[in-house]
Amino acid sequence: MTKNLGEFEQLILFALLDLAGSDSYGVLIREAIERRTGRAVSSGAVYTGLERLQEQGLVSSHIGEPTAERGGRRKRLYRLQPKGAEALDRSVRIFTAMSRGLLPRLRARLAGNDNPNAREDV
Amino acid sequence: MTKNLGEFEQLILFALLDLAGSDSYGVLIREAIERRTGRAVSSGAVYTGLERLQEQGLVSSHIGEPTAERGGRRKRLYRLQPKGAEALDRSVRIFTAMSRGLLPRLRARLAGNDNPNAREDV
DNA sequence: AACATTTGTCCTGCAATGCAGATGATAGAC
DNA sequence: GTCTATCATCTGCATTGCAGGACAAATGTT
Repeated sequence: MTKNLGEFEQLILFALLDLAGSDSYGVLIREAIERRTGRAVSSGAVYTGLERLQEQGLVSSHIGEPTAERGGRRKRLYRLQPKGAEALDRSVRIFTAMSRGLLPRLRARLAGNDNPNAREDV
Repeated sequence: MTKNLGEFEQLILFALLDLAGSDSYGVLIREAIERRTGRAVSSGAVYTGLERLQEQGLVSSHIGEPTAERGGRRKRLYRLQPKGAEALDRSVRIFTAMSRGLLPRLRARLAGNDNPNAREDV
């Protein structure tokens, strides 16, 4: 069995799933993550993440054809591989199993004041 | 705003939430994670994780009283702090936002054969 | 009191991930 | 050829993930 997915890697794989069908290249992947999570990420982060996922065989890539549209460097198109889908699935399952039944409790904590053992130490 | 939670840190915080009310100390935390996720973790991993969460103020701890039960070292009791609940919440939200609508697509990939762009490259 | 046993924590060290910013490469437009 | 828009890659460091063994402290035993 393959390794565990990191948190950011997970985001990248989801982005790939989101973009499936269309061109999924760095810039779009980054945008997908920012759009969905509302958090800013650098493109460098995305590419290094993609490369590491590729090393593990979870993602594949190839250089795209030059587009007729507008200038710029050629895109590298990324694709989620079966191994990647499995890894993402495992990751999702772990999250689900770990959070099962606890979300209401989390909300309660956030509401504050009702923390059952709310002593302040260390 | 505080930092992003790592994947394993997230598990630890959920475990703390799970154990809330009772003694939450290293051994139980570890067991909670293993029970829920079905994956083995070393106790060392748990303690270093807890310590780092503590440094960030997401978790607090104090040494417990010696129990009348049976020998052994004193427990260190951990507690989820408000900042920790917030961090966990943010982390959950990111996951939710990122995965929204994509789980069916993921299942489809796992079922195989219907990958819309299933070319093998690199 | 010494020591054996049990229970639980801490330490050390390294590998993997997260992340940003600068730099480099290529394509079309003029 | 040069400009400019697009993207990708490189470099480097901080943070997290993780394991295994060492260590500590409590109780029971003789």
